[in-house]
Amino acid sequence: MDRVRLIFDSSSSRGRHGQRMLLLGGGGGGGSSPVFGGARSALAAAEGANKRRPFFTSPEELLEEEYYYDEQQPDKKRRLSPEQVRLLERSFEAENKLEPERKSELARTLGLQPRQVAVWFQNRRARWKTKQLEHDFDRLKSSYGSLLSDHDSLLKENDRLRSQVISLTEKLQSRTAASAGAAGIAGTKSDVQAAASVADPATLAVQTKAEDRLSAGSGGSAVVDGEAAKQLVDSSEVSYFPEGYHCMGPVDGGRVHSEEEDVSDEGCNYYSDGMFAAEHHHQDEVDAQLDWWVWS
DNA sequence: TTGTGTTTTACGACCTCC
DNA sequence: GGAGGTCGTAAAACACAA
Repeated sequence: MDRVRLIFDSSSSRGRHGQRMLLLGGGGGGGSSPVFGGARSALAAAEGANKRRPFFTSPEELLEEEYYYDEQQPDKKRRLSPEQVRLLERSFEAENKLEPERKSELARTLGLQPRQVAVWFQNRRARWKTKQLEHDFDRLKSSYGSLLSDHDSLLKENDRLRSQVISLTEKLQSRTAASAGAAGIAGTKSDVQAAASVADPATLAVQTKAEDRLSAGSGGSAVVDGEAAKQLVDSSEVSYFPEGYHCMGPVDGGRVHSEEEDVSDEGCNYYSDGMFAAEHHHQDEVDAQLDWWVWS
């Protein structure tokens, strides 16, 4: 146990506040700081008359001020008593800013100078802010961790879906080539679609699109060569996704990036024209059906 | 007992608000 | 311009390991 505490504990004749007379033995734990060491203490010693009221002063003792200052060494920094701190803490919890009336009231109650109360609140706010910053940092760190993990799993899912699309596209192409061969040299558009009918709507839409391009570019020939279709599908320069697929992602804070903004495919979610076309086509059929029921 | 790191008290500089 | 705030820092008080 250090010297200050021994002195503090031995000052029973004056109660807790008795220690104020005895804190003269030199410095803190290091023992390296002389009582009047440091610029500020030296200055205070030089000033001499600077009789700032010390801590641990009860209201009764305030009445003995002259007696006290006659014996007191100048300007020693002292800690507030646990009781004083407890009251200040309670006051701080109620309101962390200090109106002048409350400051005076607290100072009177605690036997401190209003300036001490103000300083205590300033320091307390600073400590609170530091704690708050630490707390915020921890919260952000854990939030970042969970976002990172979400991001990773989304990337994995994206990869999985991409390879699924590629695999299905290849399957469809080989099946189309086989059925075209079986049907002879004059396969029709409907043949191709029939062959593709087992595929999902998105794949179908891709295939149809490829055919349309082929038709437009070759004077109306409907013959679909498997390799040609593959080349058509692979013709996109910026993405290995088929033409007609649009990057609709990634979603960032509720905002979807446009293609212009995001030049890479990284993190994109792809949707085909066909998916929307098929959906719209289906809706058209439903509408037509409804019209028929209404008007007939 | 001592060295060292942390916490608490106090202050000056600067800023904002009324 | 004054009062009261934050910020940065000095120094005392304190805790603790060696």
